[in-house]
Amino acid sequence: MDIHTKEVRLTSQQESVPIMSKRSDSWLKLIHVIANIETDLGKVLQDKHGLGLSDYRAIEVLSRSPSCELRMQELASHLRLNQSSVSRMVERLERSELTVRDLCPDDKRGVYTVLTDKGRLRLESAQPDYEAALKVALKEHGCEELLASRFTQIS
Amino acid sequence: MDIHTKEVRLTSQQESVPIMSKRSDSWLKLIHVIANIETDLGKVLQDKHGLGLSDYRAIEVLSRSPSCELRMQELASHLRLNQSSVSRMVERLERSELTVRDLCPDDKRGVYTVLTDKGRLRLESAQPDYEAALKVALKEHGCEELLASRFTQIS
DNA sequence: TATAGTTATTTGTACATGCAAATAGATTGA
DNA sequence: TCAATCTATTTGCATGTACAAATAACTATA
Repeated sequence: MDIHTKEVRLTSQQESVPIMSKRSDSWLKLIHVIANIETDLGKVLQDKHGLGLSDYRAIEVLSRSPSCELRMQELASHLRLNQSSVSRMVERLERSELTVRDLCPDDKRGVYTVLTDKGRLRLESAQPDYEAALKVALKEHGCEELLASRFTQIS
Repeated sequence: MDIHTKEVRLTSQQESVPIMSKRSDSWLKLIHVIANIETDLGKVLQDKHGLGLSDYRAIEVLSRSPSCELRMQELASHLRLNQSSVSRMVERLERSELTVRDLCPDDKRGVYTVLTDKGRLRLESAQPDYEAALKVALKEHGCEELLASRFTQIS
């Protein structure tokens, strides 16, 4: 029998016939611990480095890209964000002088977002704290095994 | 040696000294697949039932509560939402007539959010679709093993 | 090469959420 | 009992994001 499809029925209550699969229940718990961890990470970045979580991840991705630059669309897919969200995020990054926009020579529609020196320095300062906070948060929320399964991934 | 602390160094690139732990990398992938699944669930609920994800989860939690009611604070902690967010969410639910507010007799500050018949019907109609969509999405994104580890949880 | 269709980015708008302050009611201690 | 403190909820405000439309530029085809 597939335990995953078994339903929870709380017979001890009179009212309501609450039916919720174990799957939904586990899912809800999962997204809550994940949200808690993301909140922890966000706080660390904001408090210690004045960076939002997406902003941090953007400059992190840029730093690992050839020439430290990426087109808006590429950035969007790396961060799993809407194009318009990225457009506004890059606006923020540019205001903070962590990146600059550069026109794409062979496609005049295209825009490169390029990491600046200031951006690189900010990343280098934030990264250790981010990594440490992630490690701690995963442990505190008992989530180490979550990543374990994904370490075995091919890609 | 602890594989989790090993770092990825892309020596094939000239510029940038990209350092990112496997942990961070896995974490980013994890939150992306989870966001994808949440988006899938949200679309199903919105398209088929005119419900937001949080709204759905609110009435689901209410339906499993004694007398189908919960105080704002309790609802907030069940949904892992800010009190003010819940206040505004309940406002939405009430506009849709899925819940009603009821004053708490023994604490005049307190407010109960109570599921209405309409709310219960909406939930009963949405729940199968939600459960099915979750099952499909988990499979499509190759995430079944994610919940597997959490099924063994005590609480 | 001109036109139609496609792609990249930005902009207008809406919305869910969080933080902090305001408000109202409960609780505690002198 | 009254004053100070604490708790529950709501409200003002800011922000990050998504969707859809607008704009600009590229591509393909007739």
